[in-house]
Amino acid sequence: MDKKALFFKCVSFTTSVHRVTHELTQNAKSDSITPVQYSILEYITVSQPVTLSDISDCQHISMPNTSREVKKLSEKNLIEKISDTEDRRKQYIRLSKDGEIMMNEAFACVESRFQNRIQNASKEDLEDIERALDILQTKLFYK
Amino acid sequence: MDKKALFFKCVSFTTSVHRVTHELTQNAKSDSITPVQYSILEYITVSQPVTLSDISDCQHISMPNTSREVKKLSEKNLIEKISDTEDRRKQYIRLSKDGEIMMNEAFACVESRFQNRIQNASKEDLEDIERALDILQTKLFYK
DNA sequence: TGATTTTGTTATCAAATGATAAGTAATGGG
DNA sequence: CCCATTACTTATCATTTGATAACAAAATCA
Repeated sequence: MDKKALFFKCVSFTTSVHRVTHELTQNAKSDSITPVQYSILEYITVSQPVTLSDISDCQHISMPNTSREVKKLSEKNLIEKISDTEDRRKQYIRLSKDGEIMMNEAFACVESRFQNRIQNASKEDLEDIERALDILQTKLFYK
Repeated sequence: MDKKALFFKCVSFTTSVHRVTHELTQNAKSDSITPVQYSILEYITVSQPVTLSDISDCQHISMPNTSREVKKLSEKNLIEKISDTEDRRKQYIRLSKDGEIMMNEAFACVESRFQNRIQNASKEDLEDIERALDILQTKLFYK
């Protein structure tokens, strides 16, 4: 297989990933937040504590807009801002108790759908999947 | 590795896929269309000919909004609508010449970045990647 | 110390997107 | 033929998101 063919295979693959991700995550999030706010919360969940700049960089949202959305999340009591004692310009952000509860529910919903998707996989299949994830993560979807 | 750990590995993996996809595709699209319009064009490109209902279903956009966006694409001469001779309610949609040119350019841009990403991969790496893509596509990200 | 950079905020505006109601035209089933 | 359904359209409105300018405070650097 030449590199061009690999490219097309990869395009088709990423399309599948996006489709399945959508399938697993749709309606998993609370109605009280917008899609962008959810993606910010998701990022905070897996990377906390993070700064506003981290969110802005990683989610590709401008600083003013990041500030606005984070403020809204803060007003909804889903996150907490903690000032850095070293550098007082910085603010570390992490989930509040309420935020944790909300994200736990969302993740539980997604996970149950995920488990459902792999319920028919054999032990060998699961091992294959795990190996494949590792290979792609290190060789193709690396940072 | 238990299924729960596999779930988290998978979450982390899909996050990487989304990040890399964004990296490869950013600014690849023409400025004359919106992100949603681009995703519609992308879908048409790989699945043409498609009906409005197909687009609506697969892209998760309501029919009225799909109709509006497709109309805009049509006004920009990027697509063509062809009435079905069997069922005159249906319209098959495909890229116009201009639309093909635009999508070829966009895909070329994405592909060059992709090739750049795998330029240091050995022959064995590429084979590993291909196998891994196949495994995940059939065992995890299947329809 | 004074200038510059970094980190974040506020305000404002335009554009993109989502949601809904109401409608047309063609099809198909009884 | 009549009625329900399907495929799509038009119009309208609210919300979300993106972009920009102008600002403040703290840190860093020369």
